[in-house]
Parts: sequence; structure tokens; C-alpha cells
Amino acid sequence: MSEHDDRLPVWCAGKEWCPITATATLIGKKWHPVVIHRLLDGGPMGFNELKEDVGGISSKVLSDSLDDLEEKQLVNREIVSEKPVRVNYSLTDQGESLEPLIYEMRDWGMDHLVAAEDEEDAIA
Amino acid sequence: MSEHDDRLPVWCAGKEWCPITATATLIGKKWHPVVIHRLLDGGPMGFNELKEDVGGISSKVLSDSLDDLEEKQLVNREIVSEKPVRVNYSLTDQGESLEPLIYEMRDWGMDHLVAAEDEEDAIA
DNA sequence: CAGAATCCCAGTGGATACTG
DNA sequence: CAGTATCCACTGGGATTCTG
Repeated sequence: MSEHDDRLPVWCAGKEWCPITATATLIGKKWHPVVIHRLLDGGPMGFNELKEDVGGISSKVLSDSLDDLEEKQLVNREIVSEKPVRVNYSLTDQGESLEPLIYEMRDWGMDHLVAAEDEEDAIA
Repeated sequence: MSEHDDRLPVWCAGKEWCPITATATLIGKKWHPVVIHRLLDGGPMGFNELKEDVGGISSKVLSDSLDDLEEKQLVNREIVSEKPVRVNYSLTDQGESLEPLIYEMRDWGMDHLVAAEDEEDAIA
């Protein structure tokens, strides 16, 4: 542990290191949570399979996202075969550990936003 | 319920409406999670109090964030007095319902990123 | 199949200064 | 006290095209 322990309350604030901001920085980009969710739920898979599964994402953006997630140690990239090229994406242990968080996001959305959508439909 | 129910698995995909992306859209901006966390943990408070509490955020950005959170129905803005101007920010019920998610973010960060920080320190 | 290369744009977020 | 007003730099993400 570092010297900030006596200054920083457990919950943190933005002044120094903040676990919430840190977490948000890791998975806060547009497609990251969904990509992780697909890998959690669908197991290891290839690039185009993942692309299909995520849906609505371009190759470039998925590629960028995967690069970022790999750099952040949340996703493993494994070359399975050379000809034809076959790559397998899976979650690292760190990535897998996000399971409760990702599911919490999904469940919250289901519980609190579906209803809102329906209300809007009702109004419209 | 709408007609997509038979096409969309419970977990969703990006193709149509996705609860994960929807949730991320709500709280995915840089300071949103921290602001919500401060309000969860510190109760209703005024603008500058919140600014201090969050730490490292400018007036403009906090103002923008609060506008956005208010528009998204996660935060209440209540004018308490006119002279001097006194405003009170608090969470709506919808905002409060994010408690498990926000705490999950905090806890995950504490559990999985503090160690990483320490490793980096060790290497450096 | 799994991307890389380019181009481009809108949206954040930060700095600074000012106000009712 | 609680913001606004500017200005700006950055970058994330989308469309399109090309490649080993």
C-alpha cells in the first residue's frame, strides 16, 4: 500500500487515484462492455464471429477496441492458424473478473431502461 | 413488450436495443460515475461542495455533467434560496438505483487495479 | 479471414475569464 | 454561491477502401 492511504477515504475522490474513474477508464469506451459481455457469454471466438455477435460494429472499430482491450490485459489474442488466418479472442482472468460488473450493467439496463422505453412508446 | 422479444436473446446484442450499451450511454461519461458516487455517499449537497468533493473537476465540466445527469433523470436540482443562490443536488430514485452498480465499479477497481498499480510501482 | 490505411467529423473535456 | 461564456485541442468512432 502507498502513502495515500491516510489521506484518501475508502471511497476515494478524484483528487488522487480513484477506483471508479480507473474502472471507467478501462471499460468506459463505447463498445468495450458489449464486447466483454459477448466473450463472457459466448466463450472464445474469432474476429468475424465476434463482429456478428456484437452487431452494428465496423471492422475498424472492433479492431481498435480489441487492441485496446488487449493492451489493458482484459482480452487475449491467440493466433490459431496461419492459412487461412484464424485468431481466437478470449477473456483474461482480469477480463473474466468483470463478470459481475457487466451483468450488473445489463440487469440495471433491463430493469430501469426497458420501462422507460415503453413509456416513451406510450407517449409517442 | 415489443416485437423484438422473439429475435433478441435476453442478453441482447448491439443489433437492436442493448441494455449494456444503454446503461453505458447513461453513465459512461468521464465524471458521471464519480459524481453519482459522491451523491450516493455524501447525500444531497451544493455545487461547490460537490465540486470540492469530486476533486479535480472544473466548474464548467461539473455544470455540464450535472445538466446531462439532470436531463437523464438521474439527478435532481433544487433551488433552495435566491439570495445568496443556493442549489441542492440529489439523486433521483433512478439515480439511487445505480448504487449497486457504482459500488461494484468501485470495488472492482479496488480489488483489481490497486494491485496493478503496486506492481507497476514495483517494476518502476 | 482478419485486419490495416485513410479520412473526417462531432462530441468531450480542459483552461481561463467573467457574472447575477 | 452557482454558475456562463469562449476558445481550443484531442480523440473516439464511423465510412470507405485496400491487403496478406
